Amino acid sequence: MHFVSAYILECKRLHVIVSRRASSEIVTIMPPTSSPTLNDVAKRADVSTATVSRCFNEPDRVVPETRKRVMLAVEELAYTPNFGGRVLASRKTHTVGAIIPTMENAIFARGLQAFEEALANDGFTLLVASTGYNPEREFEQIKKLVARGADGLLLIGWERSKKVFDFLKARSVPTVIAWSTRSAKGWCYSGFNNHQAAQQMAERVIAFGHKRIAMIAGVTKGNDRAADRLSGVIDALRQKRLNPDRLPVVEAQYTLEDGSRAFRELMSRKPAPTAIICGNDVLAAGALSEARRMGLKVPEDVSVTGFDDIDIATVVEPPLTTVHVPHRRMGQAAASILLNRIAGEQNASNAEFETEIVERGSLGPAR
Amino acid sequence: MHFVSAYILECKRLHVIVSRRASSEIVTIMPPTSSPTLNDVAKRADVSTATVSRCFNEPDRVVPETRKRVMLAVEELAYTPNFGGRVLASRKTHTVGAIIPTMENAIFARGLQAFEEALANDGFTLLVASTGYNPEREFEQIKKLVARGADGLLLIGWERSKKVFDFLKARSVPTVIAWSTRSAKGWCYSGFNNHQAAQQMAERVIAFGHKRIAMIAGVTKGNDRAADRLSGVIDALRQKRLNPDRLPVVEAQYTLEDGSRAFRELMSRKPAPTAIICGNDVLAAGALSEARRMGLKVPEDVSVTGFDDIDIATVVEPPLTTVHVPHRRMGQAAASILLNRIAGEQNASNAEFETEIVERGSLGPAR
DNA sequence: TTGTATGCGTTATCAT
DNA sequence: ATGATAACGCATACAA
Repeated sequence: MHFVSAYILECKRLHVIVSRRASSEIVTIMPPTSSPTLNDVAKRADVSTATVSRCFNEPDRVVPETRKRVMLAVEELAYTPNFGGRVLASRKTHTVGAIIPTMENAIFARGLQAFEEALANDGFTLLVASTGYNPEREFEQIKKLVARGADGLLLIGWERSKKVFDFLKARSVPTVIAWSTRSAKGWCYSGFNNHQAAQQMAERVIAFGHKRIAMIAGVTKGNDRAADRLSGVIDALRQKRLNPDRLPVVEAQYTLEDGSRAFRELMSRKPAPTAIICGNDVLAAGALSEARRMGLKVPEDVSVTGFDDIDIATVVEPPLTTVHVPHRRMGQAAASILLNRIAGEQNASNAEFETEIVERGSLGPAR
Repeated sequence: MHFVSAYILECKRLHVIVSRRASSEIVTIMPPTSSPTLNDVAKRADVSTATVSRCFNEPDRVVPETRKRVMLAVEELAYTPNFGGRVLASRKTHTVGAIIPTMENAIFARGLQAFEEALANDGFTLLVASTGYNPEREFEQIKKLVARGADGLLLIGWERSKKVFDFLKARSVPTVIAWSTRSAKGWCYSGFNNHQAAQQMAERVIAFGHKRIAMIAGVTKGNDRAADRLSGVIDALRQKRLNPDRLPVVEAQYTLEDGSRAFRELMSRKPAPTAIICGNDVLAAGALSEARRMGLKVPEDVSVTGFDDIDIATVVEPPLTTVHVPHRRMGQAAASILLNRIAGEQNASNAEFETEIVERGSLGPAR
């Protein structure tokens, strides 16, 4: 992305201000406060720690008058229960963790939002960590969240080192796998069939009369969703008697920039493809903007399709023909499955959602 | 959890497949494992708990041979140090929390990513929580993260209830405020001047000859960034001798949809504005796509400007003329400021970044 | 180099 | 209805 860095350099040179004020001016007059504890509250309210604890956990079991006194002390001291102590004593965190490949694009945002809302409904907190599509880093984040006492985990996709699954199993961490229906015995999922969805999209493209088709896929290594979408396209070609060996494929990372680059590369081939199937909407959007830069009309000169149906799909020009994924329902289902698991449910219950193609205009007939 | 079952029922109706396999088929043969503890590892490796602990915290102080034995036991038991216990004993979490309004759009993504990377460099973990732009919910999330032992916090923007600041101060939680330079004594920030940036953008619009200008602002209540951007525009008008009272303003939430709706509303006025300044790129993108639907050319029929310079700005048609914000550097600076604070630095050090206007074509001369 | 013992803040059990 | 007290898992000062 030399465009970006060149730009940033320019900014830097031009005008950053870093100010530093004298400490005397700003320091809050206050001893290096350590957090107030149950004990502090108890003393101040003139009750036992047990009573204070009850005020938080079983408020009904303490008379209103005492409770009021306690809550006042809580306010005054800005007391917050120490999570560590709490977990240590109760063995429950009411927290689940989600580990996603990236927050840099919106692919996971909507599903995660729904996931969080559903969790919040049941009094659970969601903690999110990201991996940058790095498997090692995923394992680290998993360990971190588990160590932090996550009652359960949401992971994206199925493909990861056996080590990770072994760890999860050994620790019996309730886990739900999202964005994919590939799984194995004992692992729950809430997802959709990436292979099938991509296959359907490819069939649609073929139905439009395209023969010279290319694909901008996500990086397939270690990413079953990307791999399935690719293999789905290949299977469609095969079934329609097109030679899949002649499908040009460029694997691209997850930015618009990557999509643009891949598009340029594919279009430089002779003969150029008449349709480009993209592994996700971000790549497709990048492709579209590159098409514009190259002076190519979509879909007149070349068709482009997306996958995911995130916001960006509706706002590009032309709007993307893409695979709609019911992100919110998938996230909600993931939450209910996970919460059931956490509550001790032993049956593996899964949710598989149908996807469907949304035609918006970026796919047209072959010339 | 009737909520869950109701949901699954609804899914079913709609074409979701929910499978439930017999438990015998899937249950991992395993006692209801409770997590292994230091003690378990110690016994298995035939050392004391202190030694095991040291293997994690001061590996040099234990001979390689013992360490190897210990680590083996750790592997075999899939042991992970219990975070709660650890924090309780050491009073340090090496965790910071970030609380952002929403994950649903990319406005905060890039800055946060940089923030996380910088933290990771110093061995810190980032936990992210979101509020849905709800101030009450922000306070809850703050308390949650603090209770969880966050060593520090990143918050977006300045405007929030005094209660929250009091809490933060009472608990001396190191905090950095991002995306804004409005602050007060003792509070650090890493941000930019929203007012000034918006003012500059408005001046640019005026310089293009526009007189009938309108604005799609973010919701200003409780959101200083949105409010500052609005007041910046107003001040520009005033300075250029245009009557700010005749600036039509629609406040919109944060989705593309909201931007579209607001655009339609503004354009239905007689006479219609010739330029619409948007409070952020998402709203601007929504406006652009609505313009297309209404058959309006941008910038020939109406100019549209954005703010933030997130990815979407480059991919819409026409690409957005917008305010570039150095998100990554802002995130990095936020991290170093916060880490300094956590390390005990008492000086309030701030970072203020300049923004600049990127011309991409959505702003043109007035007709 | 390693082990022993104590305390961190909370919950939960048992008394009162 | 409330209080006293024993865990919970770990780090650490101190002892060996």
